[in-house]
Amino acid sequence: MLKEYNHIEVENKWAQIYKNTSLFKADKYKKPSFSIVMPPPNVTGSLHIGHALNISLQDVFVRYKRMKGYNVLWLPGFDHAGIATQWVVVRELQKEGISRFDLGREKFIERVWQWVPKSRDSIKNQLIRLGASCDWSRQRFTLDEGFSRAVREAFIKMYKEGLIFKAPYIVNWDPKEKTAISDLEVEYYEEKGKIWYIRYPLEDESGYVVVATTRPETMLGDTAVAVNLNDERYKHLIGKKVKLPLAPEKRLDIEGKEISNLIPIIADEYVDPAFGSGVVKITPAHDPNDFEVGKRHNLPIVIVMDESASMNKNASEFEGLYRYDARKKIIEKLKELNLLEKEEDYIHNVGHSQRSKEVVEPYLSTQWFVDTKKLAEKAIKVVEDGNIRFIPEGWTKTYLNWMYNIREWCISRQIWWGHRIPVWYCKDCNHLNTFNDESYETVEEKILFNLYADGKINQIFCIDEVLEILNNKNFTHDDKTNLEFYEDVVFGKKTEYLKDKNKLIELLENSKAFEKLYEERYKIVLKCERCRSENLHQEEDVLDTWFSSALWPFGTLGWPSRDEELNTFYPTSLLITGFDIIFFWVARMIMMGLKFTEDIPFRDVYIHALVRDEKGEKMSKTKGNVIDPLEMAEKYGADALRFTLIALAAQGRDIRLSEKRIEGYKHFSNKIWNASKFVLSNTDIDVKDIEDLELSVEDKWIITKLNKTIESSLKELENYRYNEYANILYDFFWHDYCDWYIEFSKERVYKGTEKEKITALSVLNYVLRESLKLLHPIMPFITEEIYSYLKNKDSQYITVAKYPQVKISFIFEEEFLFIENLKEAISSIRNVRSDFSIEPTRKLNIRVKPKNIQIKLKLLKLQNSIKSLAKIENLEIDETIEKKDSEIVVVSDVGEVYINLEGIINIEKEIERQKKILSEIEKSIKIAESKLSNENFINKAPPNVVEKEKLLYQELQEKKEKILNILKILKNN
RNA sequence: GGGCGGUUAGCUCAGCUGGCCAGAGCACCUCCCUUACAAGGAGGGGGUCAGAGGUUCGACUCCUCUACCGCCCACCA
Repeated sequence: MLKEYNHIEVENKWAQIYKNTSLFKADKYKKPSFSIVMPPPNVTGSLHIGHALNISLQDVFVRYKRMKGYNVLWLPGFDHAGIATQWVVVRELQKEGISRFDLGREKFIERVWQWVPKSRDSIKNQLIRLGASCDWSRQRFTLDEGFSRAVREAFIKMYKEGLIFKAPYIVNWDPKEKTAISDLEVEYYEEKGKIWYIRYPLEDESGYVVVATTRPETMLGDTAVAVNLNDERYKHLIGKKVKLPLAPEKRLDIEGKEISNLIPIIADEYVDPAFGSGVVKITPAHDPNDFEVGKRHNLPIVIVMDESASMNKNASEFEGLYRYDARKKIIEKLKELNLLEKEEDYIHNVGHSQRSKEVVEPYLSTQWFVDTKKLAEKAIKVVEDGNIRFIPEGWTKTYLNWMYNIREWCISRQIWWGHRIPVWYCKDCNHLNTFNDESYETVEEKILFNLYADGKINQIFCIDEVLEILNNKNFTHDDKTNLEFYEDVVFGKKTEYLKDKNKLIELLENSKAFEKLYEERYKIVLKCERCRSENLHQEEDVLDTWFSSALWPFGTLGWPSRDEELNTFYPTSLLITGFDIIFFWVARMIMMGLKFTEDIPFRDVYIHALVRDEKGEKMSKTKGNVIDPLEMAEKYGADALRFTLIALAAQGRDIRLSEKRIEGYKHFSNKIWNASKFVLSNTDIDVKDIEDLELSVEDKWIITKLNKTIESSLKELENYRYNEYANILYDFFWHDYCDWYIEFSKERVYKGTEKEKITALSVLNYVLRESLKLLHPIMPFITEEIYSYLKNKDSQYITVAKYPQVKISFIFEEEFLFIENLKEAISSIRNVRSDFSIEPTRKLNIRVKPKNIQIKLKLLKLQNSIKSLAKIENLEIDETIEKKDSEIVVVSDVGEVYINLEGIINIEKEIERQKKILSEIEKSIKIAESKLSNENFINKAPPNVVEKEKLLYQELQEKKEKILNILKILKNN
């Protein structure tokens, strides 16, 4: 029996049950399948409202497809989120007054591993609390044993094919984090700055040229000044030299060569004569354009800063100064020397590191890059050909535009938390070696190599160490040991030799890949591929986090070792994510998916909007306007929160969320609960299947309406119109089922015969059950709870119940129309009450003159319900009656309704009322008339539209007649 | 500089391929604690669909321009 609705109790109960069942576990082999990989949340903190939206959208589809009978996989996981997570731990350390460099790489990474589970587990609990029906048995982490191995595979393969290369290049350098970042990780905002015009004296001291710059501190790295070839002002100077002010006579370029402070004036088309002075200083080491110019003209490259953006030796007297201090000093000095022509205020876009907010320094450094242009070709084609579909469609263009203009992707990061690049430099011959487990024969050897490559053991290791690690609980799956994880998830093969010490010793002694040192210490033998030297050193850099995330859809399904899950679930069916990571993630998954699986990673990409606050502002902790999803779930229920997000998730527009709205949908939860309470309160009745019942007209109406609702809502959902789906269901449940059907049913439930009672309750039950199923994808908890009390159902849990289907045999158009008309008639009566200020307790005497005999029969059957719905004392239904003086008339589609207003009637008022109705009808008639008298309309509009219009016109005319008649009678009195 | 999106009731928004009088929720007004529900029920007011043109028998819907707002991309020193 249902009591007051307590969402906390209900939701916690079902979250727990869901967690402990295998209802959401996907079958490795069964088809047809429906698969989604969850965009892995970063292990940096906890979920925010944007996640809640993302999760809700996914869960709706996942639950829907599961109920439809698909073998559904929703694969959850977490992203190690390189810089972001490192940043969190760095900040923690800061509180203790230490830097990551104080701690050292190994110790620091240990600290991060200690942090990760805190965030991960909190997020996992939140996901469960929000009702995410994912398959936790398949949970993954981007740094788990299998995924790290997949990352190495991908890297090495691409490196060997030349798709990844290492080169000196201008990168966006974050001097605070001391790492390179990719173009995408730079945010530009306008800042007030200055532009300085600096005189560079000509070599022969015959004058000077003026260069304009916003970053004078880089001038010490200038190796040329450039003008446009066609610029008459400077044409004659091309080929001459200027003396670079403030620079020492000799600077060292990146090759260690001495560079003079006399630098050439060159001509390059890059220079816009109209801008600034028309002369540009060229600093190849500190500006991407200048770098390109430098390449074209073979200019030397002089770096003037170190990795923390302080000036280096090349800056002579400014050495050691931070870039902005150097800027100040340089300007002062230039003023002193009378070399500063002028300075102007200048507003320009300045790049900042997305993570640290530090101003990014374009900085020449040797980094690893992906040659994305080669990957882009196919990634463009699959979208152009429609094999991958963006929803809403508009994002296709955004994606393609970016792809057409794609640039090389810097994938190396000078941080510690992440996948260390699997490249080993030979100290003897400088050869770059890549090693993976391919060269090892047995799974056991492979595992040992991977332990090393993951940084879990050193190249020289002890046996006990290895055994301990392998027998430890796995980080991602605490029901498995690390060894079991390798066996089950990574390789899909059982090992023989890693279970006990003696076997392991046996393996190591017999394997060529290992060398015994002493006392159970072994070394993994790695030799330079070129010179066979063992004097190797692994690359210090780690990979961009997005490099690994790009492998997510197949890396989590067994790639590269196993293929059973790939066969069943890949390509995945749908990806749901935010527009902010289309380039970061979606685009790169498509490129990598095509590269490594020769197939698309997903078919549909649903891009959702940003959740903003009620004023339309971005939510942020600093603004204090965040709406915490968990807090909302506690306050109003996860169901209400989910329903809110879904109902607001119209395509292509940001969501403005207010707590008020969530509160409003909590009322809907409550409504569902109370309606169910009514339906389920009659426990003594055994409900029947509706096929076995003699249905009344209102039963047929609600069943028809249900079918129509199933049809229309389904269409919306299939087209990812989540908001429409939610609204249709809301409307049906509240306004059809509760407002009308339940009210109609009360007559039979409370006062009907046994048979009538059974019929009514059976239909009530049936419609409730089907409604709950329709609502379940959005509101899993309350629907599951109520479903558990239902008697007549096709499964124990609603989450695996059969999704409602349209049944043609359950569509009764005639009865449907009748009730729709009756509803209107009843509303009209209520209307009259209000117009004449009749108190609600006062019952009316009403007579109805039905349109025809069929309607009369139907009305007679429903007369008790009608009486209670319209608060009627005496109801007479008779086609022969005529209006009495004490009555007023309402013209409806079921017939004329005479309402006895004895003692209340006010002829003047009634005439006014009828006149008002008449004028409205006449207005409509005019519109219809103008259309129908229009030749063009009759000829050109589609016939069904014309037909409709004609019918409407007729009906309006009939009504008009009747009202004119009424008015005549009224006036005669 | 390019591209995208928005402008509909007091507020937040729906309105898909043009076709009955433009809808919902909240807020507001009137009445009602009627045996599922006052977290509720019944009724009601409120819109020249940003502006101007155009296409069309017909435009909130399609096209063009304008205004304002927002986002994304772009190397102008």
